[in-house]
Amino acid sequence: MESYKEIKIEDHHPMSFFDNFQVTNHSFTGLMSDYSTASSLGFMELLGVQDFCSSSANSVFELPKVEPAVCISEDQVKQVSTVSTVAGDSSCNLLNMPSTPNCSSISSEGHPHSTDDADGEVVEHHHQQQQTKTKQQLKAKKRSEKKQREPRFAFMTKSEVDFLEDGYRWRKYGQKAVKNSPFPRNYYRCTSATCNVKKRVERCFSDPSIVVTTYEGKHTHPSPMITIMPRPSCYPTRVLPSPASAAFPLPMQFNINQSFNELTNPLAMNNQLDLSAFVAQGRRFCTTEMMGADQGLLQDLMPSTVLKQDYR
DNA sequence: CGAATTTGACCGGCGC
DNA sequence: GCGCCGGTCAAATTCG
Repeated sequence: MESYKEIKIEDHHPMSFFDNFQVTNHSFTGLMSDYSTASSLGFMELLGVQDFCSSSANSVFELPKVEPAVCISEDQVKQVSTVSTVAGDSSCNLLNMPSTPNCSSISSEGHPHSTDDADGEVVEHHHQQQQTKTKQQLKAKKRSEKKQREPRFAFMTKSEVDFLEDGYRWRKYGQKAVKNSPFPRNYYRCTSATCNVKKRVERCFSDPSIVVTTYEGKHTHPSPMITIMPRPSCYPTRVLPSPASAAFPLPMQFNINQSFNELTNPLAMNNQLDLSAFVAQGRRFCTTEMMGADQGLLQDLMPSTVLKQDYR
């Protein structure tokens, strides 16, 4: 069992997480809410976001009230989940799924051509052989594929909304009850046929106000939002340069990928996502109700001067 | 009526 | 080998 001290979501003190910031090939960690402090400038520089900040700092803070609490690697998410599990209330029941009988899918796959009994047996036998053969091939294929897993990025977001809009369209393909947690985990896939990006959304058990979103893979296409959103001239026109970055829904993600994605992804230069899209989406979340509820957190995250300007 | 979601079954990995 | 668990599939259902 590892130590979890470094992840404390409810602490929004400027340096509590930032000290542990790191960027690796597949993960990055850090308290993104820190980006307004002087010390975080280095962090932003590291992420290549300097231009963005200097050109339109205010617009950054007009972004979603769905607060970007923490941006961490998946390992750390697991750690947090484990913490939740350990610290969790034992009286909390798991979801009790009724176990209903299920019809057999294998036997119901009838063979319309097998009319003659004898011939039918042969055909059936042949068919079964082929089935097992293809199944084995599939298994082998899966095994070989399994090695190369797409890099994952996880976000912990303070939000009352489970599913955070990020400009892309997602189709839900699964839901699982999380062990020792009352909150299920939802699995989404990008609806674009050629795109293989997946998204996993679950609520943190220890703090239900926090949503953990994990992205896997890179978008092979621009965000659909780009085509429908107008582009205010005051916002930077090119903030999320890569498909991978476009997978991420949160404001601080404007920066992340210029540092290590644009260089590695040939599609990066063609893939643009406007900040305007995020602003527009952010306003959807920015209800008066939420503004009141999140004000405390917001104050922790931003200097008061910024707050005065933006949230009215 | 097609698209999206729901949900139980299934499968593979992993620890014991 | 067995059981648990995470992830995915796919039929059924719901939604727009």
